[in-house]
Amino acid sequence: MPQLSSGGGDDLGANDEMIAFKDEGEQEEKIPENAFTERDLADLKSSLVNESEINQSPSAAAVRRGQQGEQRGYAEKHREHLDGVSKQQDGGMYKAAGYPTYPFLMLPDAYLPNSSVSPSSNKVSVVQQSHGMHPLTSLLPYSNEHFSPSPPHLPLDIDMSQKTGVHRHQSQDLSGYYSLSSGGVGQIAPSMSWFPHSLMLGPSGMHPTGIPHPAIVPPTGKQEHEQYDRGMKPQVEAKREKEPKKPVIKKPLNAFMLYMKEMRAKVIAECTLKESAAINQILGRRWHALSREEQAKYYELARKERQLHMQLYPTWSARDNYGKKKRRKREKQQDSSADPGSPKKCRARFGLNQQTDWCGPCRRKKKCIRYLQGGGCSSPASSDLSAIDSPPSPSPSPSRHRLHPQLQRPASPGCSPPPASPSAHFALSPPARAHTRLAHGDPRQPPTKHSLVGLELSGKRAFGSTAPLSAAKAAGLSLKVLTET
DNA sequence: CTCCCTTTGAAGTTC
DNA sequence: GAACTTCAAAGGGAG
Repeated sequence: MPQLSSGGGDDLGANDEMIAFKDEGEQEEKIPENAFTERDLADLKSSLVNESEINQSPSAAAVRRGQQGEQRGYAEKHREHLDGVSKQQDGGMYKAAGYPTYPFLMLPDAYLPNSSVSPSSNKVSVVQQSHGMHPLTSLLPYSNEHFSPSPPHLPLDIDMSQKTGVHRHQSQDLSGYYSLSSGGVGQIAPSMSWFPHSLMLGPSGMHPTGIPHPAIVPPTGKQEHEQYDRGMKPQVEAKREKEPKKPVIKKPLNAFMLYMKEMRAKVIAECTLKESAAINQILGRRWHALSREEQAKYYELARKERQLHMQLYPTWSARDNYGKKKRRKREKQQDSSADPGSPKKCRARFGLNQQTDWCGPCRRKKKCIRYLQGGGCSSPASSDLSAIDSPPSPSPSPSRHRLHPQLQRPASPGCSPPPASPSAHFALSPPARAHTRLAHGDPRQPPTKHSLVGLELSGKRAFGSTAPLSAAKAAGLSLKVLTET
């Protein structure tokens, strides 16, 4: 993919995601089985890229460019490229024939310029319903119902160039957009949560286009949102009224986030868990257990989200939200920089099954004091868990490579309460979570030089990236059974 | 009230 | 261009 390699590949990460890598022995056996799907994905990737390249359009890029500072050399170029890409989408990237096998990938023309407003149901919903749905079937919006392979009348609802008129059909369109449909009105997916809130936000949550977007939230995000809700402090309101609101525009959700939103409720229902951390672990495993096609849906969704986001907020940059969090990760890193290669936390070091060895703060989910103290948790258990918890070779990126509890025990897509017993072979080493966008932005690419030799098996990457099968095998094999039971 | 935890992915920054 | 950092959602837990 020219584009990916050329640097435009950032977006459309979905493409990369689909790259099958062969760092796992299982790949070989897997490939035949997934040959078709992989090929499809490959096609998809190439198609996406090609289309992106082919359909160049200047306008949006220009807008964003114009508004972006000059300081952003690289970023800007990058963005230009993206803008171009997003613009090009009009060219029909998602129209019909493009992905016969991926009807769900059809871009809601709603996002496309030059489209006419249509309440039709053919809109892509960025958000899906999730109740009681299997992950595979959860994407109602992506069902043929919503993504008819070749919609005769493409719902070109959002015409960025016709912003003024959009709001007229706001709710209706949005409901279509974000797919309230297909299942019935009563079913609003968790992922829809942002939608209502966007509506409630009123002007502040309203994009200039008149289109409420989940990404828009009151100034400081969650906390402010809360404040806003209960708020209603006169002063605040007054202030808000007077001052031009500067709604915080959230980052567009990535594929996994979309998946989480959709599946969270389901997992909660199934597992009766409430702690998000635990739920997210499960979701993470499930994510890896998803088939490529399934993941592709989410990647595509995410891509559209990003595109839409870019169109709605041409000047927005992820950097805009930097510093919103109270505590900088960097600080953490510095704190934990003492022993870069080793697990930073007791929980990582000892695993959840040996919480008795944890320091107090770790038990309370707080910062590990051992680590802070520079002790590095040399633990009694370290010897036996070393294979499990501590990467044989220090992970290149300490921060993100903290041992995932998930890896401490066999990954099981199903619900199982927080990890209980580590399975050595899984815990081997968290592959350095190739968090970097490996060269071409493919996080799932086989770890190249950073890949930890022989550790891939444990790598989440390994699971996820290679397809469901591999995921099932890698993660699941051992676990699948566990979970299933 | 605020931060932490936990997940993956995207995007930004740093070197 | 690799490595690293930050943020996105979510909500219970803890200080």
